[in-house]
Amino acid sequence: MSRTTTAPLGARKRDAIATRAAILSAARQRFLRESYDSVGLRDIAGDAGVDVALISRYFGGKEGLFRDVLLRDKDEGLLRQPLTAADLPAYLAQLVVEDGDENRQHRMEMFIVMLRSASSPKAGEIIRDLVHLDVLGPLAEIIGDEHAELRANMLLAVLMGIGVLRSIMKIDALDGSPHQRAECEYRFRCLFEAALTC
Amino acid sequence: MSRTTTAPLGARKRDAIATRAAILSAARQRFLRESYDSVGLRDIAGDAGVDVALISRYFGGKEGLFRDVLLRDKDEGLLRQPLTAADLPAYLAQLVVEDGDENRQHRMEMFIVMLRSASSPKAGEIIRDLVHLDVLGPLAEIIGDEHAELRANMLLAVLMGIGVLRSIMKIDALDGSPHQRAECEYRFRCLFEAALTC
DNA sequence: TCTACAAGTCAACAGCTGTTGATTTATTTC
DNA sequence: GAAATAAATCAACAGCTGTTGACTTGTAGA
Repeated sequence: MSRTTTAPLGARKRDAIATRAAILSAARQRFLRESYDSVGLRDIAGDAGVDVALISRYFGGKEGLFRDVLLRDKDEGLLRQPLTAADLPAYLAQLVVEDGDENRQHRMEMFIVMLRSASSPKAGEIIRDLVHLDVLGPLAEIIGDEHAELRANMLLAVLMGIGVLRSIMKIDALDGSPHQRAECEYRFRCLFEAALTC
Repeated sequence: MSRTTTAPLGARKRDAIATRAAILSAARQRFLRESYDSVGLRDIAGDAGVDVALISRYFGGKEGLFRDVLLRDKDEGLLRQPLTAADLPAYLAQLVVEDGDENRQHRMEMFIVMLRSASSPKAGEIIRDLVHLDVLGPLAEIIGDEHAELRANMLLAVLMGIGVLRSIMKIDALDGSPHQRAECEYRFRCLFEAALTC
């Protein structure tokens, strides 16, 4: 089964599932770093070591590919495990500083992908739907307040703000000593708490 | 001088300054609603009622146009009038709910333009430079703390977060009664205060 | 009025975009 | 081993992108 890995090279031959996975993986890496419109299918195909035509064939087109990248691990949305409103600030702060297991990092990555391409007309629709369903909804449910919806919005704003700051504007207050990283996580937690309680 | 307006139609004839202004205005409106990569020069030219060739001729190309859109009113950066650290939360909250004079709205619009296209490789560089120089710098100077830089980052994160929430994700917690609008402004102010003091 | 120059237009370019049909190649089934 | 089937490739497509050179037209100065 070593052939089913997502390695771009290597003798992967005529294994539809594996190539599909390779394309998906390459696409995720690209969409993580550039916007929907600026990523070309040929870039992705090149990374995956695959002919361009296969993408349109397997995913029905660029939009389909993008949708699949986002939906692939939808089962593990941004917030999966049982959480109480009190846990949220610490959880989100950890998520944001990418401290935690691989799964958690992966969740944040999906979030960044959404953030990056939200301005593209085609990708935007897909993303907005997903944000409502998969982020705002669960968030509001966890809060369960009378102002739950509004507070979910505030939390999301902070989450997106930090995400943009770090991943898109490349203003990384986090590279530095572990001490600095810990301090940032603390401040982020404070901010999330404020968003939740103000 | 009624010819120097930015109206797309109307008998604007052989007035280089006016057509330049019309192009700039049309570009700003487009970049306000779509990302750098998804806006075509022909769209802008069409809006401005002008031949496409003129854009490359007047602005040296798409990147030049984008840069000019951002630099045009650089003299009125996001923060212009004398402000103290104590004023910041209220000021930014007002900015964000677009409550205030035309100038202030205009400043927030420029900010949204930056936010929208930050993920595009070409536009991104331009934007990041400008954010450092025109937003983070002044912000840190106003704060003047020992942790000024870090706190400026936090403020910017909140500012961007709310901007993305409203203008890009189209989750507008603000359309509604003036009462609701006022409540949101209050909450935003709280959030900015938290970012500044935590 | 004629001339000179700037302003604007037109057509075409090379390069890239996503997508599709026909074709080849490897794998499995009988 | 031959036939059938799925996987991957190739070449080409129409449409769009930003940009450029040659051309026309309007306007101001002599």
